[in-house]
Amino acid sequence: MKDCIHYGNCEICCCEKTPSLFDKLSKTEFEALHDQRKEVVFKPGEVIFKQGTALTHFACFKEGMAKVYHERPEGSNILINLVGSGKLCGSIGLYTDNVHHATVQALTDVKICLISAKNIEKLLTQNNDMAVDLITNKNESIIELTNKLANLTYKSMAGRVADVLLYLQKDIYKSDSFDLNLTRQDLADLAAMTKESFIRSLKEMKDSGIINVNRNQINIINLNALLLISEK
Amino acid sequence: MKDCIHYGNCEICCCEKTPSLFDKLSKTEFEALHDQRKEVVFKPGEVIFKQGTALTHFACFKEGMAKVYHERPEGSNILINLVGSGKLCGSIGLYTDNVHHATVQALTDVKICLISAKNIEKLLTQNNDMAVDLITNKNESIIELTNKLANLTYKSMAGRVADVLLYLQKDIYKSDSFDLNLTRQDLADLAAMTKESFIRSLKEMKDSGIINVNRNQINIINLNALLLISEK
DNA sequence: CAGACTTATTGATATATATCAATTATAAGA
DNA sequence: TCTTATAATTGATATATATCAATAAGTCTG
Repeated sequence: MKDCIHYGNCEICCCEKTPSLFDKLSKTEFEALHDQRKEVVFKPGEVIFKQGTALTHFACFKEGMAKVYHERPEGSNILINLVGSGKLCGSIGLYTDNVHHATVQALTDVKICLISAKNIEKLLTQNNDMAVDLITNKNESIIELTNKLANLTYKSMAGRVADVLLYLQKDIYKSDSFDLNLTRQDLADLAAMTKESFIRSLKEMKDSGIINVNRNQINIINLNALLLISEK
Repeated sequence: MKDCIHYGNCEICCCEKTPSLFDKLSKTEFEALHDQRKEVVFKPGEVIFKQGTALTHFACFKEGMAKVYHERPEGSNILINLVGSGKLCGSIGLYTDNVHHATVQALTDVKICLISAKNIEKLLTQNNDMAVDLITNKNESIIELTNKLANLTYKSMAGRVADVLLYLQKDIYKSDSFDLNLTRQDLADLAAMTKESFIRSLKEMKDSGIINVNRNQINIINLNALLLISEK
């Protein structure tokens, strides 16, 4: 356990991998935030935030992985993204309607720090660097969402499946081989298709030697081929 | 021409209908911004910002209407939204990669004020209220994009066409009857489908008496039916 | 006003993807 | 270990939507 860069040696604080937001705080500001944090752990499947409920706290992810999905009235979900260590989560309702706009559910054992939204709001009106950092973060989200929108609406199945695999490889597991902690349904929700279609498309890629699939273990053999499929 | 609330009687300034962002500025701050603005007019079809080019200025819409669309390599576009009087446009690349992430094209005669991004950046590090206002604005965009994502990926054609009509009625023309300044292709790009499919779906709604369509004039006869179709 | 061009509409057909149903594999409890 | 539940896979079929092609309507320009 390395020392906390903000606050001496705080082995249970949310800051070993802190959202960049908090790097902008003064020592005093950070200490105040740190002291009021609530650390909570979740088991796989447990819901961290439920879409539609009041936004009272933000989550800083310390350990583990969670899925963020938008629930639709008829029961279908769209999986927006995955979040892990160092990510801030739950700030979309801030200054708008103060409710959560997505459900966040643990995929592994998860450890988060809950930070009161009221406190964040207060800091944002005091500390410009922090506000600017949040704007940056928001713009990044908008860029990602716009790309996702374009990809999901205009690419065919194979391209969307390739995109999911590339997302997992590049942004999540940071390796060509990884053990999923997502079900096929989750993967399909990420690609906006049915699980049957996802499985078939995955099998095709396996049969043509681009990837190897063994239960929840995925191995990308030919990254270039995958990138090519994603282009189309 | 009413007096400018910020700056005495400035009949050509960008502030008769100002983005709420600028309401947060002090008189001095606003004057500085006002003095460096560049007012520009565009004719229908002219490109205001081109996706991929450097982000040097923001646009404040004073008059007219423009479409904001994401261009894809193969030539298909996804129409993100329409912008008109009082809207701020072009801030997505701010603090990220400093390029425009969408093309903005005039649909009518358009009058905008260009505000230097550098100046906005400077103000954001000085004025917290302005930064908070921008965060609010960004969160609203994220909510809209998430809803759009969910609607475009999970609704069938009829629902998406209904959504487009409801968007035009509620957010753009603010009336049950309106004269479009969009082509059928634009409408289709807004609903993420082909123009042929859009036309067919529109015709079905006309045939069942929910709307009336006459060239570019659209009349919503049965709003509840439209809302019902949108639900599905 | 004629001709060229763009936009809108309609129809026939192809195709991608969802749906439904059945089977197999895996995990979790008793 | 047997039993039950859950997740993954495969196949057959239906359906929504895109594609292609042809025509019609409107608009611009010399």
